[in-house]
Amino acid sequence: MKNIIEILKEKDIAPSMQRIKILEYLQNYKTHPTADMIYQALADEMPTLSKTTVYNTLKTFTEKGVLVALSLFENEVRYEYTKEPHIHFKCTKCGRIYDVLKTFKCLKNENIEGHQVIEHHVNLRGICKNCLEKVED
Amino acid sequence: MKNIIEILKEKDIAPSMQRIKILEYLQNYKTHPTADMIYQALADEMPTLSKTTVYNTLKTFTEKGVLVALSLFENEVRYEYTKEPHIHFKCTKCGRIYDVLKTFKCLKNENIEGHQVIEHHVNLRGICKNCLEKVED
DNA sequence: TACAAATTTGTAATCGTTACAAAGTAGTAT
DNA sequence: ATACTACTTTGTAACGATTACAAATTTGTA
Repeated sequence: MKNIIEILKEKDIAPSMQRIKILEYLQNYKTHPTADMIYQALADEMPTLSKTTVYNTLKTFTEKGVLVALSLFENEVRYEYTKEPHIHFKCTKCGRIYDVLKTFKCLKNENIEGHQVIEHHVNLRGICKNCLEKVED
Repeated sequence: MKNIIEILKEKDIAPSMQRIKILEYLQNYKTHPTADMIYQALADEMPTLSKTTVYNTLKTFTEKGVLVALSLFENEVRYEYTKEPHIHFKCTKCGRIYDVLKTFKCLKNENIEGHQVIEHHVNLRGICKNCLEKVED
């Protein structure tokens, strides 16, 4: 908790209750949730929470570099709180998202063919280990 | 033109006029267009073309492996007709999408930590060469 | 010519996200 | 304390890409 407040202050974000709870959720649940999932999860505890607040907060956090937004071939954005660069694997059967290749070399801040890279996302899609084992035939 | 018909037949897709025109557009314009862009471009020539047809066609093409769909952090899907694996770089200033690192080693069909990879997408974001040169200060 | 299957079309609905303005909260100077 | 300002939160309405659906059209074939 104290930790979260420090993180927000370091990024010049006022540590309001809503912001603390949202970041806390993303620290605790590494499920790459959507804005709506976060809203649903917190709505019980914070009955007056607005979905707009969740969207605003996630936008602020992403802009300030607290969170990373993921674009994984869905019509929705997913978010994660992470420190080390890694790759995402999405199973097309069960829909689960896995963090893989933790040692992945990131091109962030490098220059590729004259372009300055600020973000580097690698998205794999396929059948996950779990679903491969379950194959019925 | 003949070429396009062959491509569709090989994939078991009936080469209707709409489908031919849509694939032709993607062969000619390597701009990673959205469904709407394709629709707008073809609407003059085909006044009764329906946007639903464009969506249906792009879905069919993607499922049959004629096209590749791109998820580049926008609330819209982009499409490309391509043969060699490559990486996409999207400029956050001008919005242009570049194909880079044509020699990129693809993990397609490989096994990563037990998961079977079917698609491998690499998305870079940053400031493109063009916009870097234009910096005013 | 007739019939069945595939394709196209237009409209309405869905759903994630954003715009906007009002209401609430906090900090600061008087 | 009070008033003023800036920031944050909230709820509703709007937006825009995409999909559902059923009718209309086209195609292939008996």
